[in-house]
Amino acid sequence: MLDVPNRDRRAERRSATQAEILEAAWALCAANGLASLSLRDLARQVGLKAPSLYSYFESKNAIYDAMFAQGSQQLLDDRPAYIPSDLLDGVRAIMGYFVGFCVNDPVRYQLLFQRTIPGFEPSAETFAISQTAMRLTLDWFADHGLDHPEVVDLFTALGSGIAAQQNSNEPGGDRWTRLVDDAALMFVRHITTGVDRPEKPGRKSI
Amino acid sequence: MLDVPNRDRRAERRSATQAEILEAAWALCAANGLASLSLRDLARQVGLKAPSLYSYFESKNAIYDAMFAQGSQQLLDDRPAYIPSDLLDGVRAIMGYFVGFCVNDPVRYQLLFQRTIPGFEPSAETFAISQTAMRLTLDWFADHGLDHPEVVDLFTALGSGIAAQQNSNEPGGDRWTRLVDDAALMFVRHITTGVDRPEKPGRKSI
DNA sequence: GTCTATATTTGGATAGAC
DNA sequence: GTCTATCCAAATATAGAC
Repeated sequence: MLDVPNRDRRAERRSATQAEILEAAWALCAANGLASLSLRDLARQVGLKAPSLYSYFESKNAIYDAMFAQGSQQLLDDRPAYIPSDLLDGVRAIMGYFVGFCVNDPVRYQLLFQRTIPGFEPSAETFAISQTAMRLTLDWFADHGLDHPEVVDLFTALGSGIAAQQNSNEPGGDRWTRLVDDAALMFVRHITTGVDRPEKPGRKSI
Repeated sequence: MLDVPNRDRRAERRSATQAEILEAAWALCAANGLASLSLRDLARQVGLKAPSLYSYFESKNAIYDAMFAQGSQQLLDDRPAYIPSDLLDGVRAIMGYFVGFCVNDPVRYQLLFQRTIPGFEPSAETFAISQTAMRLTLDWFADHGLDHPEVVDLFTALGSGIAAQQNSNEPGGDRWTRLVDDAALMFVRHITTGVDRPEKPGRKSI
């Protein structure tokens, strides 16, 4: 007899339904806006009545939380397998990935990074997932000798600014996203120029 | 007899009440979030019952629209009286003003620049006000010989990125806003370096 | 202009039968 | 687990008296 780990078919089915619910939730939010998600609509999309959703999630915010966790996990899982170790190429890869992640799914961007849903805060466990992604970026910069927090803060400001402008002014377009390579060049040249390069007396950078 | 322009005391009182309602709306949004504004709460704050608000605004979205117009007008009115003509100093002044404007009132920032309220779009007249502010920035850059749209797009991405990070990760703090001077320096050096400065063959910027 | 009363819709969530 | 039925709360908006 093979010692197969017990397959709990009930649990499998339950997980599958949860996944189906979340998938429908993403679709509804994409169509109607993140804040307009309603449990009635959501249930109808998956062929259930609203109260049945409570067998899978204990509240509406629990659904948002699961979506937040999924989105954060995607940010980790979809990372490029290889980041060039060259500083400029690496920054381009990281910034390009992040901006693409944000503009490919504006609803996910809003949920993870804008936090405009009244009454929703991700749980600690869920938030930890997204913190891991930030940690990896910090580590990458540190590996390149850039351990000033200001460097990473400037980097995230640049990336999220490009994504924010693209999503709010021209969703689906590339007017800002195509600036990524240039922005990365600007950033890298700046942080590698050293601290002692005042253009005017008394000015310093970082 | 002095030919005093007719003072319509009724109209004056009406305008005053409208202004009072909007002021209360800003306060409520600051306290509970932009999307959580309710007409009942708002009416109570100004000593009215909810239906009476309809004597002053024809709908809830009309209130949002009036707030949008106020915010856009503030962006115009509060501009620094003088922008240094020196490129770096000017960019610092403009970026610093814009970032300050955004972080001084996160709700206003959300209303004007994030657009996450379901079902609300500013009216054409209202939106035109905010377009004027963008126009002024475009003109300023053009006056300095920088008429590539990409230059201004990169600038707005940088400014709004700093503001966005500050507002969503550390509202009220200065972790990102203090990077403004450095970001301005980075930006100015970048756009003044010229187009023929590839670090690697085949790369170019803007 | 302001009110009371109410229409109307919609939402999240629960109770209890099956 | 799923359903019907319902609760409860809240929202925008309107009708009509005063």
